[in-house]
Amino acid sequence: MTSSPASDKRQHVIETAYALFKRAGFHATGIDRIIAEAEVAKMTMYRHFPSKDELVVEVLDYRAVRFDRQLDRLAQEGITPEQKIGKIFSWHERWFRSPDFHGCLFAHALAEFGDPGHPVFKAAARQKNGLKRRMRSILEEVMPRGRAESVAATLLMLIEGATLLAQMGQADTAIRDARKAALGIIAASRRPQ
Amino acid sequence: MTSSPASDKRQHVIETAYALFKRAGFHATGIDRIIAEAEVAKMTMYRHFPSKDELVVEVLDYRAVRFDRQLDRLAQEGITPEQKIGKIFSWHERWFRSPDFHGCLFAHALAEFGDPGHPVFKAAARQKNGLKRRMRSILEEVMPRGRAESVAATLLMLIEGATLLAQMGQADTAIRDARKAALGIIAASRRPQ
DNA sequence: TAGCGATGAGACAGACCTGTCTCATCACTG
DNA sequence: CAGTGATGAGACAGGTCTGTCTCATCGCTA
Repeated sequence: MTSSPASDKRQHVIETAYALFKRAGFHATGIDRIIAEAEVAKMTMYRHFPSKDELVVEVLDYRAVRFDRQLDRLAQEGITPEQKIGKIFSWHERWFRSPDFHGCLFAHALAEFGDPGHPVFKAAARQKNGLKRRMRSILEEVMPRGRAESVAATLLMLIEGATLLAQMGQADTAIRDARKAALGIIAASRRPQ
Repeated sequence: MTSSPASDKRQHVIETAYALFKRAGFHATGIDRIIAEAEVAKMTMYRHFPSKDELVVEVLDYRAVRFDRQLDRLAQEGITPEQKIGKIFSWHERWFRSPDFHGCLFAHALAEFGDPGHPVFKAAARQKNGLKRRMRSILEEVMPRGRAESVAATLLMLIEGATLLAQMGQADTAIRDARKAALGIIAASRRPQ
């Protein structure tokens, strides 16, 4: 075995599909387009993924893993919860400024696959809840669990709203206002020490 | 002329398309489905709307007008800015609880038509900016313009985030936390009186 | 009554969609 | 060398998509 060529193709399809889904959306991106861009035979794709929906799920999971890994690295840089949350907001700020920012793929998946029972919907919801859980565990260092859950939900709303405003061309003001609000909320909920 | 039957058909198509777009999304809803549900001939539809994209724009504009009218009525009930903003959050709370809540159609439009130059994208962005402008003018009563713009953007982010969380089945906690955060932010920015 | 505009019904074109199938090719391995 | 598994290339089926077209019908009005 050389370097597991099967997985190479598979991963290449996932990454190509990701780029296309991000730019044009899920329903507007056809299988033919994906395999043409990936330079892969149609049967190669269907041998790795049973259906387009399953491919979408795998793309989302792949991105969710990458996202988590980046935030894991970031979390080690901050000391206080304020710093750690600040790093998360800074990460989003850089993301908003990246040249081919097209909004949040997971939010778009929720929009296009509105059925809560659909695997794609579930995959997208998993990522959002994962981010909330991450922030909650950061906040639990300085406030009780229930309060941390509530603040984490608020921070998630600010981030999601900022992402939407960024997609509408208001990235700079959005992330600045969101960060300011976030730090204010954390300060107001911080356990006195 | 009786009651302008032409406009009746036109409006009926818009409302039928709205219900379908809301449930299944824009790209996933075909013209054939719309005319079948509206019990209208295909040519009747195409005589009123030059293309599906134009129909989508008209549906969004129609909903934006309705939304504005409801908030106009609500604005008269509140006295203080806190009350007026509170009414807007309560309106969203009721919306989240409505039986066929499927998330924000405008946000979904931004997701499905990601090109900022597309007429549908612009129509959706208009509605979001309109809500922000409405909240800003409410806030300008008690804080300077620049500050009001910033706070309004933050409130919009909270509302958008709450709508996304509501779509993920967390409507109750989302709107409660968002309202609490909103009132806190307004209090912190209020011009001393 | 005659005419006119709006509509209904549906065929049609041309493109695109997902998913299946066959067959040739190529690389690697026993 | 022979075999095996992954892949490439593309035809194909069956359906759906948008948008155009024709023709019959119906209601109102001059």
